[in-house]
Amino acid sequence: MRFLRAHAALTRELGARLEAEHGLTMSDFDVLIQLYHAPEHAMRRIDIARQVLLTPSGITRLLDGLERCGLVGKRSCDSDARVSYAVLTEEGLRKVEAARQSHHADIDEIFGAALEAKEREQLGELLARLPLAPTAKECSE
Amino acid sequence: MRFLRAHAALTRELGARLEAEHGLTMSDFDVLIQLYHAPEHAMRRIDIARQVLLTPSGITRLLDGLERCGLVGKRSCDSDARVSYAVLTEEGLRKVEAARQSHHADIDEIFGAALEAKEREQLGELLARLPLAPTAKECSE
DNA sequence: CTTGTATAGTTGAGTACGCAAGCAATATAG
DNA sequence: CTATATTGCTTGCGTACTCAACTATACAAG
Repeated sequence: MRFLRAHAALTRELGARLEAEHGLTMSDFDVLIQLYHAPEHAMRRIDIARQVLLTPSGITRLLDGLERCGLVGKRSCDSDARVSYAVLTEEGLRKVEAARQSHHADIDEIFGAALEAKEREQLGELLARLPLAPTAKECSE
Repeated sequence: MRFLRAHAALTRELGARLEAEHGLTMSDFDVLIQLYHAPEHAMRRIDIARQVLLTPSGITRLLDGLERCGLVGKRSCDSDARVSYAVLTEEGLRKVEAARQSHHADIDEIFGAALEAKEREQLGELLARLPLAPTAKECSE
C-alpha cells in the first residue's frame, strides 16, 4: 500500500516538474536516459522496451514522438534487417543532459529532505531485491 | 530508478492476478478496500479520490464501472446536497473479502520470497517517510 | 437578499499506454 | 530447399486515466 501511494505521488510530482521544465514525460526521459548510457547512444528498440518495462508497441509510439521532436533518429542494422536502432541526435543529447541535471536536483530535493544518505541506500537495496526486475541492469539514476 | 522499475513490475504482476481471479483492476480494488475500511462502508467520492490518489473525474468513471457491476451503490447526503456517497453493496462486500484474501496471498508470495519480515517492515517505514502522501492515513494492506 | 467565492461532482476531449493481430526477416527442422 | 517457428516491429482498437470546463450547491460579506 505505502508502495503504491509513494509511487503515485512521486511520479506525479517528478513527472509534473519534468513536463514543466523540459516538456518530457517520465517515460520519455527514461528512454532518453537509456540511450544516453548506451554505447554510441544507440539501442535496439526492443532492448529499450525491456529496459524501461514498456511493451514494444508503447516504445514505437513513444519514439514516434521523440523523433518528431528531433531528439532521436533511426538507424537500420546491416546484419539483421528486422531490427532498427534508435539513436540520440545532437539535440537529444543536449536535452538529456539538461533534463538530467534538473531531474537529479528534484530527486535530491524530495528524497534528501526525507531520508538520510544511509537510509536512501537501504531503500535502494531493498527495492533491488524484489524479484521483479527481469533484466535488472545496473543504473545509478 | 529502482523504485520505478520495481513499481512497474510489481503492479503489472499483482494487477494481472487480480484481473484474472476477480476481474478487478488495482484501482478498483484500491477503492473497494477504502470503502471496506470506512465506517458503514461509505465514503464521499472526493475523499476516495484523495485517498487513492486519483482525480475526482477518475473516481466518477471508476465508480460508474463498479456500480454497473453492482459492487457499490450511491447514497445522497441530507446535510449537503452537493455530496454523494459511494456505499459497498452486499455483493461488493463479499467481493472485497474474497479479493483481499487472494491479494494478500499474492503479496506475501512476492515479498515473502524476497525479504525477511524485518526488512519488509523497514521498507514500509522508509516509504512512509517520503513527504508525498498528503493524507497518509494508516492502512495496513 | 445579493453577490462573490469555494467545494462536490460530472462531462468532453485528449493522451499514454496494453493487447491482439499482422507483416517481414531470420533461424531451425525435415 | 521447403515448411514451420521465432523475432523485431508496427497498427487498430480498447481502456484508464488526466485536464479543463461546466453545473449545482453552500457559505460568507455587504
